[in-house]
Amino acid sequence: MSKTTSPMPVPTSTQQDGTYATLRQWITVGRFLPGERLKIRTVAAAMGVGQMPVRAALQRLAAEGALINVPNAGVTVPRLSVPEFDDLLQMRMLLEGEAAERGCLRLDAAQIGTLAALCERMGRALAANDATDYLAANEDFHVLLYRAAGSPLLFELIDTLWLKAGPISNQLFDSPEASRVLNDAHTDLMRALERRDSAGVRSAVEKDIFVAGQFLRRRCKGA
Amino acid sequence: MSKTTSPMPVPTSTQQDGTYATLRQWITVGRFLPGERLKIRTVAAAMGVGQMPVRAALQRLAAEGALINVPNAGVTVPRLSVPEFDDLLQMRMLLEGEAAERGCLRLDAAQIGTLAALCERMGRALAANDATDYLAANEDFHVLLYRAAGSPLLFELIDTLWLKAGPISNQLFDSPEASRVLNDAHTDLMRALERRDSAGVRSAVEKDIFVAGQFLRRRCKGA
DNA sequence: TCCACCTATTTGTGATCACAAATGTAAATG
DNA sequence: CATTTACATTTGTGATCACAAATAGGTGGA
Repeated sequence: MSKTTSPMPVPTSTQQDGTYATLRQWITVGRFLPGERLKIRTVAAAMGVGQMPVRAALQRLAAEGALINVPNAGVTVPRLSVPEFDDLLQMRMLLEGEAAERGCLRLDAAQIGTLAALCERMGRALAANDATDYLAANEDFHVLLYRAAGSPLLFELIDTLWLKAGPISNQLFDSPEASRVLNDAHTDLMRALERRDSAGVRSAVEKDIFVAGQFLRRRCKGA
Repeated sequence: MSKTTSPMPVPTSTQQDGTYATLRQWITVGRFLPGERLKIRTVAAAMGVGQMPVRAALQRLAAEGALINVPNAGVTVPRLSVPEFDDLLQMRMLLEGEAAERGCLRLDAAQIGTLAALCERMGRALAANDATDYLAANEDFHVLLYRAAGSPLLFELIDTLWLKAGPISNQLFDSPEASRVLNDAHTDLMRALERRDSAGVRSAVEKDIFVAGQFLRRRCKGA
């Protein structure tokens, strides 16, 4: 009895899954600069694992588009040109607008309350100039809203777009004026959510993405 | 003089890029069945390369969602459930509809002529029951139309969705009645294109995807 | 001073080996 | 005869080694 052949199947996934998750997080929070070259041996040493898991993780990230892979020169963090950035912005408006509109129609009252709380937390973080907390709350807010759309695939595509935008988006806090505009956009969004105005929610999300993009546009590659 | 340090930089990319491309093609054309398990050593032997490039290629494909990776059991071809399939269909309608609408506004006369020729070729392939040629022409048709939208990112996302749908979509020719319906949808699409009716083009593409999906729905996992 | 060429180091790529987990099979027990 | 246990094989995962391409650094000449 109780032949302990792994009584609780420990969620220890493989080593490369761990390094993949860690690297993905590092990219999303902007730990690497656009254009930077990631060397296998360096990254491996930096996170205390062998080269093989790092190799696998970098390949996976390159396949997702989070990094670009040049055949015999390893992987680099993409440096977006202005047209590429605008393209990314348009797709985010399309997909996140769709997800927000669908999500608005399926959120229950409790979830809307959670969103309101997250929105207030973002406002406080802005006032306190706490970028880390603001970004965390912002992510939670959008994840909750977009998940409610009920389309795992749509959420996955949005997540991919965020990953591509990650290295740039986290330079947003260098513009102090951006904070106020973004906060306005979020309160507009909350008001539309409480009204259950799905079309208003879509346009509020689109506006949010658009105005944030205007502040980031200058950070792109000259071309 | 003429120190031949690679005079013409031969476009021989790395070995793993080649196996990746080959495997991706094999998946798209439905060479593997949904639920099938792909073993590294077997695939490596089948295509006459080492295990390392195959390993890398499978990891890349798993990262794209073309295959699913279970931690210590390798990769398998995804077997879509009905909800997952419907989700995929909806996203295809959204993204390909958008791409078709944008592309319609940017196509020049010559490109529309090419599309018409491809459309006729698809009709002939249907009459001759030549599935291979039909699928090739169909792919060329949609690639040309969607590329014209001018959004590389949108095209990339659509390509990812095609990859996910690949193992199922190529069982379409088991239904003889599907042929006629699909051909009707394509002639409708061409007519709207020649009218430059972008809204009509969008709805024609959406209808095309939808009706094709109805024939494939029964092929999904029971759940 | 600048540019071309050559050399040395670094770095990605692929092969081979070693290990651990998982699967499949066969034997043994109720 | 069914179920389970034990074992043998297969298979993914990670480490280490070997090689080729690329980059960087230095030296020579115009």
